Amino acid sequence: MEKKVSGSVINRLPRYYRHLTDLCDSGIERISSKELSRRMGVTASQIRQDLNCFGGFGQQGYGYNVEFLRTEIANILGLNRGYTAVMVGAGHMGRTFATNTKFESRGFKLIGIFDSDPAVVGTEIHGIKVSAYSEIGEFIKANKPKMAILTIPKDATKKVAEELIGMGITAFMNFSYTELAEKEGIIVENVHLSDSLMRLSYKISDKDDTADKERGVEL
Amino acid sequence: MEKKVSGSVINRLPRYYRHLTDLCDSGIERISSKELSRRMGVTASQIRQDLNCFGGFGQQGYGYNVEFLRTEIANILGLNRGYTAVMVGAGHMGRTFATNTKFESRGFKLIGIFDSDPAVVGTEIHGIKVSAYSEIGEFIKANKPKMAILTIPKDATKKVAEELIGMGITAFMNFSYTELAEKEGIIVENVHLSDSLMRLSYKISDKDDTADKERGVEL
DNA sequence: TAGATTGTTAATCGATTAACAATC
DNA sequence: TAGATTGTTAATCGATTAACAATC
Repeated sequence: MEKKVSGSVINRLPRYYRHLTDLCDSGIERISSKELSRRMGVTASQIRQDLNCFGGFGQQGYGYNVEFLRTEIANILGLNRGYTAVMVGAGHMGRTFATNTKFESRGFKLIGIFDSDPAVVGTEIHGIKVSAYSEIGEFIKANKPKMAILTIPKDATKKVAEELIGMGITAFMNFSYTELAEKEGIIVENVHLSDSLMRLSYKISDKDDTADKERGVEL
Repeated sequence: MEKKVSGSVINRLPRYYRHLTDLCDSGIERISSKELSRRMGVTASQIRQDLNCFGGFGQQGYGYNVEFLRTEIANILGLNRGYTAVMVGAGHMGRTFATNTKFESRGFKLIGIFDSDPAVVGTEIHGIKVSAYSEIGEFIKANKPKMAILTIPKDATKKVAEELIGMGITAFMNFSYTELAEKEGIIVENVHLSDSLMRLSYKISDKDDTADKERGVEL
């Protein structure tokens, strides 16, 4: 009975993976938690604690083998499991995400794109022909994708998600500015670019106010 | 000397704002922390604690006035300060983000888009004509934007960011799959869609493994 | 007034950091 | 072997939750 790994640790895993990939690309073979901590701006303690949630990947007196550790983290993230995904919504966002994302190296294979707009059905995105949304049920039954990427407008999101859950989809990446209520057994990752913008606005405001205060300006 | 508001609280602010906007749109006038907590899936305690970092916006026995609270959070986030932004990179991602994002209601006004590819310079995105990247220095000197959105390839990011910092930009929204090292006084918000995909992959893997284990499958 | 619900303090819980024995 | 660095336990810190007096 292993203890559940905390969300904070999981959130950091992709970042470790990214840094290790960079190290691999630079031809660096071994790294200590201390040196990695310096590069990433976190504590060495945290790195060792995080990794030891999953096992002892290092060696005393040596550190970590970069390529080995990278592979282990890929395994932990499940990047080698070949999960399949469909995309609903072939608008700007869908096109951009489908085209720019290296799905294969992030754990997924994009196998179908669907839209209800006849104007885009039949067009091709990144080598995949866009199908009519009305055909998605049959497609899912035949191909059993694990995940659906929703690049559709806010108002359509809830309805589409429920339909897809009914068809057997259990994980979603949601780009619309609404939240999919997390149901039992359904996995959701929301991408809210607006939220990032607002956080940035907060940080700028906060910095400006602090600067004003230091100059003695009344707020 | 106020205590600094923690990152966890700041990260939740856009979500409060979103929910309050929805409540406003549904014509709901007042809400208690208890009812809001039910809708958002957090504790009422947390909501009250979070809000009280910034002031007492409620009334005992009544709860919170939705519209008032929404306005207050908008002020806290700085959404009404009219910060200006430029975008560098008029590729797919730039076009999509510029077109789909309601900048004005998220605290920013997009006032310029730049690219070094002559093929896109001169084209129009969301009412803004794309200018040559070589002209950005002059533009920044004249218009003093606060923030730059980087929708450019990984390899160009570091160099461009440094140039822009030299020109006076102090905040970045970075879409490329690399990290801008946070320098003193520079604010960075990284958008790494690949990381979201990997987190999703982890969660699916984890769920699959747990299900296997419950069925008694050896891993 | 009585009931409801806040603002705020105190208690708990979890995550991060520090320390160090184990060991390569 | 001596030096380096891990894995892991203990200490600290911060964030979340619970409780309740204040008060609308």
